[in-house]
Amino acid sequence: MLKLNVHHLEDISLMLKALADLTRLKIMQVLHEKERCVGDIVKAVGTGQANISKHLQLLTLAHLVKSRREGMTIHYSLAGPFVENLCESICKGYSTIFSKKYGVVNKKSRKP
Amino acid sequence: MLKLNVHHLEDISLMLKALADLTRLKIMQVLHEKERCVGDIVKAVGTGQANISKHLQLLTLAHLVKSRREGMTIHYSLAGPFVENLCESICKGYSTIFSKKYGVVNKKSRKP
DNA sequence: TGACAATATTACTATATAACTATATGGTTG
DNA sequence: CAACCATATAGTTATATAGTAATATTGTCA
Repeated sequence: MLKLNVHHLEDISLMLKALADLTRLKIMQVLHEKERCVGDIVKAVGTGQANISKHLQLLTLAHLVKSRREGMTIHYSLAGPFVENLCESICKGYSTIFSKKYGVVNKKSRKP
Repeated sequence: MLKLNVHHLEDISLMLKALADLTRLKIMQVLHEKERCVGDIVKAVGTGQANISKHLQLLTLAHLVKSRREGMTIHYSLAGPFVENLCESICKGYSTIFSKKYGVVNKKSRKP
C-alpha cells in the first residue's frame, strides 16, 4: 500500500464491503460475461427481485457497476475496465492464497 | 473473473470481508511497513487490545497475516508477497475508481 | 387514460459483527 | 512458585446489513 490516509482507507473499505458479499459477487460474475437487465440478473443469481435491486444500487454507489435505461428495462454492466482488472487481481490473489490452503496444483497437471 | 463456482465465490467473499474493515485495513497498512508485535499494532492503530487481537485472529484465518512467537511477544506480518500484491491491486483499483469520483489528476500535475 | 410490465423503494425481521469489559492463558523472571 | 507481562478468549451490547413482502414508480401499449 502506498501513502493512504484514513479517508482513503474508509473508501477502500466501502469498495471492498461492496464486493464482499456472495450475492454481489454472483452479480459481478454475471455482469462480467455481458451487460444484463435486472430481470436476467434475478434469474441468473436466484433470489428476490427487491434484493437484487438493492444490491445493484449498492454496487452503483460503490462505482462498480453502471446502468442505462432502454425502454422499460434497465441494463447493468461493470463500470469499466478497471473493475475487471480489480476483479482479476482479487481472483489471482485468492487463488494464490487458497492454493496454499488447498494444495491446488496450478501448473500443468496431467503429464505422468 | 474466470470459472468460479459458488465455493470459490464464498472463499473470495470471506477474504474480502476480512479486508473490508477500517481497523483491519489499518492493521494491514501497519504490517505492510514491517513485522510488528501486537502491542505495537495496538499503539499504531489506536483501539483496545482485545479488539486488535480478535482482528488479528480473523486476518490469520483469512490467510492474510502470519505470526511467530518470540519470547513473550507475538510478531505479526503479512502472510506473503501475494498479499502485498493483492493490496497493491486493490489500491490501484481504488485509485482508478475514485479518481473518477474526485476528479483527481493522477498524471504529472504542476506544469502550467 | 387505464392496464400492465420492469424496476425501485419502504418497512420489517433475523443475523452478523465491531467494540468494550472482564477474565483466562502462556511465557518470563525474581 | 509467585508476581508480572503480553496476548487471547468470553460475554455483552449496539449497530449494520441481507433477505423478504408489500407498495411505489416509471415506461409501454391498447
